[in-house]
Amino acid sequence: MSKGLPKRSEDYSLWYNELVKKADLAENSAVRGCMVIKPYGYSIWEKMQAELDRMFKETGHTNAYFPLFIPKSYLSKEASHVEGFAKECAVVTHYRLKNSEDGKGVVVDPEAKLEEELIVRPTSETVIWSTYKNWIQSYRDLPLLVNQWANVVRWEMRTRLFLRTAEFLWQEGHTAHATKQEAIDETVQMLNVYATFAESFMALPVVKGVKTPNERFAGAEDTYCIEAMMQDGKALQAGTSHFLGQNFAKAFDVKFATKEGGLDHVWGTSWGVSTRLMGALIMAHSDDNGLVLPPKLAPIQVVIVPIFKSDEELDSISEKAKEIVSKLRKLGVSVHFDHRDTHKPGWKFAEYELKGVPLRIAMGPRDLENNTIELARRDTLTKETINLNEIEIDSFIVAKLDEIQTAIYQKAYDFRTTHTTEVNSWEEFQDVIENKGGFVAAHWDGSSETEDKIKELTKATIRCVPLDQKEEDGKCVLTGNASKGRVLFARAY
RNA sequence: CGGGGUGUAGCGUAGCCCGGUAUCGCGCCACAUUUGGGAUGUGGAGGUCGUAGGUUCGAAUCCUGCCACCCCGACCA
Repeated sequence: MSKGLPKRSEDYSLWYNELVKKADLAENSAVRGCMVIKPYGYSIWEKMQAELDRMFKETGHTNAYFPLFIPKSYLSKEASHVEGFAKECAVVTHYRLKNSEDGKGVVVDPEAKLEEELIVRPTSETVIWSTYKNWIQSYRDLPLLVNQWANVVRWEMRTRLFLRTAEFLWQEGHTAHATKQEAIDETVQMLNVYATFAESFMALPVVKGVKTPNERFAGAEDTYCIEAMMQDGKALQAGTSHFLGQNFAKAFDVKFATKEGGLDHVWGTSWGVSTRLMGALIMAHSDDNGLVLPPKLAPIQVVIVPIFKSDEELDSISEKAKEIVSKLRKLGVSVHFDHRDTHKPGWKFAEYELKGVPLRIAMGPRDLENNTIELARRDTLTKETINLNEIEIDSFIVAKLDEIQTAIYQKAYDFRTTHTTEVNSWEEFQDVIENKGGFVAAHWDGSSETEDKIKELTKATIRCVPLDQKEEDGKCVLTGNASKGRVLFARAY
């Protein structure tokens, strides 16, 4: 572990890459574009999973698992779907290797060519809808509310740890409904689940919105999204929820007998969040000293670092530290007592800051004497001395963790507020996108051509049409054509 | 996939132009002194120089292919 992180202000991109590696979250693997998620990084992901999974179950969903491989023919059943994903699919063509002729390894056995090639899933709509066909006959089988936790592969040209990798972990919910309205309600409900999760667990404020047709999921009627803002002013799509209409039901012939005795295609939704959330979490809060984790997702919420010279000193500190540990554990706080004598206190301080541990307790001889501890906050980098005679340490810590959770959210919220700019002219638009960054709320005439042109000229895309968009007559920032409301533009990850 | 760059010990690097088996720092191991913000000293271990070929008496160094990573484009969760 070498010391020092690149400065966030000097090279944001380098700062991010180094932070991910130095904080032991993930590293590049031997396979191009793929990453190894290390134990510390994975435990954050597990915390995300646990909460999301709880929320999915609470809204009536159950987990299942569908195969990694999809017959090639399935993909082409929904026209826009195949168009959207064809360019980034990994394909399995053979099922056997054999020793090479020169004896130096193995080669693909040309005899073992698959009858039908298999696609490694880039998403599972097709294999799932082909299965749903058999599961759904009657309105009594609906709604069907299924989620799966899985890995998917999209063969990306340029990859970055967590933000875009060839293989990533995610969950994908796939539901089927009897009515259009019910499916739309489901789509919106899951968008709200994502938004709630992002805001109350990741401490990440998000804008809920709808994607323009250009940015829509391949095969969806409507794509809803949550958009977050990173500290460099770039936007990041943190989750999507799709109203699929009857597109996949038609493509895979999924019909049900209605209550009234008719026969109709079912209405579908799909929704997902991925390990990309890890990227969002890192980029939204962290600083030049390392990660800043919201307490609700921190694998270690409190670390206790003893300061000692002799074994006797460590023993007496340990006694006290262990009392605190057990009190905190009773309240469900995850606490780690780092009594290693192989590293010095200063080293540990820096290490746990790098890893984003929200609270650090230091206890030394001086503290023993006075019955105090030193409490340091990761988010503000402030320290205070707590007198244990006066303060209930366990409830104090719990309240402090709560305070940190709120403070981190508020900081990100304020950043987003100051980096959301309403603009009314093209000059202003270009200036803000180029120099200030962040979200730009501007009028748009609703055409794909204009959207493309703006992207070409400024690299900014329409992140979403916010769900809470105000009706307001205005003129498109580029063309001057009529517009009914502002949409959010930004450069994005 | 196009344009540019990089690859040398676990990590970061010097050496490459001008060919002669590799420099320094961090980390690691041992010992001593240290311990309230990444300790210091002394000694020590650790190398297919990304990889496969080629040129050469001899290649980290020159040539070719391949692989990976980074930056900029096109594409994207």
